[in-house]
Amino acid sequence: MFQSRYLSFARKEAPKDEETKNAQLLVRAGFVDKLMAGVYSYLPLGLRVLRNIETVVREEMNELGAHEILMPMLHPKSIWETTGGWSSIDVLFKIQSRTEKEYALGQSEEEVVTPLLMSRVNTYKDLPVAVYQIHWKFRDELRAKSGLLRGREFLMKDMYSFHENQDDFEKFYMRAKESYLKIFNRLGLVAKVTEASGGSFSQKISYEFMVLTDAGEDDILYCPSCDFCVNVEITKQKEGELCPKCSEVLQQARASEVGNVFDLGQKYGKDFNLGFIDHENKKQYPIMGCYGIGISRLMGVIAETRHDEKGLIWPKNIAPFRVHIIALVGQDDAQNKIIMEQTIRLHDNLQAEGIEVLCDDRMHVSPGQKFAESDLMGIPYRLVISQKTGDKIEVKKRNEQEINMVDFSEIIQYVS
RNA sequence: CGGGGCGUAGUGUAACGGCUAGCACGAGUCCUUUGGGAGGAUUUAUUCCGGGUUCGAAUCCCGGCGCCCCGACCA
Repeated sequence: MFQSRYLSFARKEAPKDEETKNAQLLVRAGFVDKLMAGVYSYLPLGLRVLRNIETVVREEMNELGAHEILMPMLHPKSIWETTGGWSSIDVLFKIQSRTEKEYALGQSEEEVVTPLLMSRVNTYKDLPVAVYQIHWKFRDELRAKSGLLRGREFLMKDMYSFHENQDDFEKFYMRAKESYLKIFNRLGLVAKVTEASGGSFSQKISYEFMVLTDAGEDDILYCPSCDFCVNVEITKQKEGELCPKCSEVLQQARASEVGNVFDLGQKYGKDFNLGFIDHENKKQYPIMGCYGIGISRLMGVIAETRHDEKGLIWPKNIAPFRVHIIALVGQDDAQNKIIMEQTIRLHDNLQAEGIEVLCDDRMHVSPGQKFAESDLMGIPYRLVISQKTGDKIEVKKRNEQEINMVDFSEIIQYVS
């Protein structure tokens, strides 16, 4: 009954060959399954988390005025040759068909989105415009590692904006930066904004959004009392030196990059020779921006940073379910009947209010096992119904110790 | 790609070159049990793949494939 069979993905023991917490816990709790290094299946619980992260990101992107689209993952070789990426990008996955024609698997979508939009943009009046997608990306990493933190196939939100001049671009760029901070905040993460190199595509400074975790693979230097933060790759400053902004002592830490924003300049418009007519009736190339957020990596980072010795601890808004009902059914048929009636009533009431609920009504499974699996999954509210609870419900928050007895009539308010 | 470690039921592991590859958990069946991963009975394996050495290989050797960790790499 209900969806208790989600539980059957959980495992008692962690895979011995994973060291990072996100990989151990997500596999143990049955959120993901590894097909090969850096490539995962998302199981029912994991997919719900992924979708919830997507929703937060999607809402903020829409708020920025960007339009959601979906672009292909399979790309013709020609567009990558046009921009030089075919021969210069090491991580580009290249594949060959049976007719020996070559393709790339998308590791980014500038090559697709630029012709797509600029063939439809005629004049400055059509600008600015921004589109985004949430889709799978492929990168031929020499070494996939750390569970979901660095995969060869991963889910990413990528947005692209097109502007008539640098000024307009920068206005949007700053709005996007604020939007990003809001997203990470909503996901329960503290993201530090670093200035980092823009890579080979841009000489300009870009921003990286970093979450502190030892499982990350960037080293950042940050100020504990102001917002100064820089990737050690591009600075000569060292830990222990004073913050250039506020003179506090700088600290160094490991971090994972959960998002970035780039100034692409006019490269892609020029490469594809696709421009627009400006105010002076002259052909002009658009200034483009690129804005990424690693959706699946975020899931890994949240798991990596929010757990205890018993398991995962999801923030309310991205947890796979808001509440986990545990029905402790035993041998007494008369009692079981009452417990199940209460459970069904509670389940239906919660669902009617739009509260997502997972229900463990398994017979012949010990209470201890049910509690242990519940803790492992990290659902924010645990609601127990048993012989002992009578006409109340026992409620425990995953991240707190207290247990409260709550009336049926007050439960919805309690978990909202 | 360089270095290191590893590969045995679904999971975690044991086995000196030598008996029918042992144990625990999970899963299936039966019985008992029900507030913190319950007990008994029973079932559950091509020892990653391919060669080689040997009377005999999970074990030793060669090659491949795969996984983890460090580094490099990660527009």
